[in-house]
Amino acid sequence: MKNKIKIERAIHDLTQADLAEKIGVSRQTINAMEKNKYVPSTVLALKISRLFKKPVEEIFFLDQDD
Amino acid sequence: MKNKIKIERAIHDLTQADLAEKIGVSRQTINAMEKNKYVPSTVLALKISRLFKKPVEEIFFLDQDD
DNA sequence: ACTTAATGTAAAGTTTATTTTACTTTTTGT
DNA sequence: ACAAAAAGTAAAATAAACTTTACATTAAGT
Repeated sequence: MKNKIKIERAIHDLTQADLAEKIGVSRQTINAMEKNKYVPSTVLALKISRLFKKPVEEIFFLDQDD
Repeated sequence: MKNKIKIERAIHDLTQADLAEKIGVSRQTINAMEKNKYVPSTVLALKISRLFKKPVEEIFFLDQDD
């Protein structure tokens, strides 16, 4: 899976730490998500897409491995 | 988090086992998801919503605990 | 160039998702 | 009523998410 969190963060001018705090996870979790180190839970995907006011599918994408 | 997997399954006339096979998880995982025993990964949410041709947000919902 | 903020990374630990096996209960069809 | 299919459940095991701490690297501002 891939995602556009970094881009959305730039659009909204948020640091990783800002975003982490807003959705209630650690900064490293945001960093690891952006770097595709692991797949976030659906709760996180919903929170992030709600914050960025975009559908989940516009931020998170399945790829070949999935 | 809550979800409408059971309803979507009924609409598409799929058993838990059918759905499990289609998205590549065990039947118990589907059952547990329907029973809100745990939160699925975003990959599963995307696969399920793709299969049911509906946005993730129409199948999975944040609630108070989230 | 210097300082600070932001990002990247990593290891160890905890929690939670998911699997496997297996059994019970409920639903459905005849 | 009976048989078969589907759903519910549970325990043990494994994999993966997420946290915490801590440090290194990069970017940005003065």
